[in-house]
Amino acid sequence: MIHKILIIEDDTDINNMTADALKKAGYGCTQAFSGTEGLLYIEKEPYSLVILDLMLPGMNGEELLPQIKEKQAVPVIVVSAKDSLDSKVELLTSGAEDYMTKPFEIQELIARIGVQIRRFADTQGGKPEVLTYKDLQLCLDSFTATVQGKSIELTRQEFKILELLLSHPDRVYSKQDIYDYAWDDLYIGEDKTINVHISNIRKKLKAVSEQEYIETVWGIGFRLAK
Amino acid sequence: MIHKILIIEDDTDINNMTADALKKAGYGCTQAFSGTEGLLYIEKEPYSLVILDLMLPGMNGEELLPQIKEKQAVPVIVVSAKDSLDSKVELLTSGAEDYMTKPFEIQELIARIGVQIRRFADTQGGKPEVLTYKDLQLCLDSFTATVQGKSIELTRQEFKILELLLSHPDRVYSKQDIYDYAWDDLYIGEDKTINVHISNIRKKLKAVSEQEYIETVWGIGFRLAK
DNA sequence: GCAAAGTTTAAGAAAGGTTAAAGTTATCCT
DNA sequence: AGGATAACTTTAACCTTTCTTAAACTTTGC
Repeated sequence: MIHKILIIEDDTDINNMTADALKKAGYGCTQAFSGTEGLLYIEKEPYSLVILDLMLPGMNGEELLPQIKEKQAVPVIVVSAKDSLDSKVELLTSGAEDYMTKPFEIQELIARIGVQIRRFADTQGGKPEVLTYKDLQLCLDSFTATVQGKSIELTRQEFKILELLLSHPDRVYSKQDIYDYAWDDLYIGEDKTINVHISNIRKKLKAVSEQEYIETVWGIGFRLAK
Repeated sequence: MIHKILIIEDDTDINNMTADALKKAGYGCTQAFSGTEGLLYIEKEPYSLVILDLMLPGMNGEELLPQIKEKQAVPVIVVSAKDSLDSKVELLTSGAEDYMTKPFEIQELIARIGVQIRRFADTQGGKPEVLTYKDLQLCLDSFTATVQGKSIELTRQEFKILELLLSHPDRVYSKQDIYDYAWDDLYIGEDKTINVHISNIRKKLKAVSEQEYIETVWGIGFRLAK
């Protein structure tokens, strides 16, 4: 899953630079250049995180923060030139999850974003832990797979592919879909790679069960067998 | 075990005098000279007891007390010049365990401290806070680890890593998870650090036991062995 | 039957993991 | 305060697993 981040920052250069770095780090970015613009985005769609500059023309960050929090349950990292402890404490108590002072290292920002997104995912944590299909079970947090109680060893990619297929048992997934889900960076190259992984998964499954699990949809992709 | 006591008192003389007496009585002392300073210590580490002066510059004792209680389950003895019954009752109901009026006999204070610490140890005593896995035991409050009864020396990070793994024996923890849990500040840099710590833990465990404890999940992270 | 798409196998490449040792930082103790 | 000690991080060489690619083979659908 790709996380979307909203950047609210009036300085064009900083905004662009931040967006570039975050995209490289694998996030999706929406750039807002004023507080009001930022609010519009917040109303329109959900974000995984907001980066908020405090010094904004018109509505400033301090006013904006409570409004963001009101509209969407989302972690906010505040960025500002102010570095007094006072405003820091105030901000954290008024709802920001974290705080950075300018100028900041982009690497540190990315690290802090990671912390907040992960933490938020935990507290929100409404995700299913176990996926089941026929007699095949995938336990997401322990990374184990079992067939008829017998556990089988899967590699990371194999596990991810099965996870995707089990998430919607009826749906057909193209190779591109599978790449997008199971690989971190986008992958350009032989699309036979997927076939090999599928083949390996089938082999492992066949070793413990007679059943067919993965079905080939010719010219389209793969799906779980009926 | 040595008990640590936090003294929150703005009068330097009284603070020092109290600290001296408590040290002589065998306690460890941390001295804070304002409410906010006191809160910082409370956030940072656990205490066996807090001595809180009510008349403090800035944030006063009445405000501080609930915040202390929120951050840490610790008995509080309040000290004040006020001797009206009203404020006494109010304080006890708002969370203070005991109350003394200035000027006080240091011997009496020490006696009351002893009472509170003993009482608190009893009521808390219900939770041993010991994590167990196979023949490995981690005692959280005493920071000790034993294998088959033999105790082994772990460093802070090693202990934290084991603590995380033992908290959910089936779950796989990524290096990122481990960083988030065992390190206070966010970490940017080589992720080999974790590998080294894992390696060191294994070495220490291997010195006293044949068993495998930590399992590598390739491409994902680490987990306790089945 | 033929072309396009899929499967399988095997081997080399790449990524990730382990370990020991050296370098750095923090902590303790006098 | 300063030196000793312990803890943590980094480095680098080596090892293991996993991924990708290529080649030969099989299936599907026109």
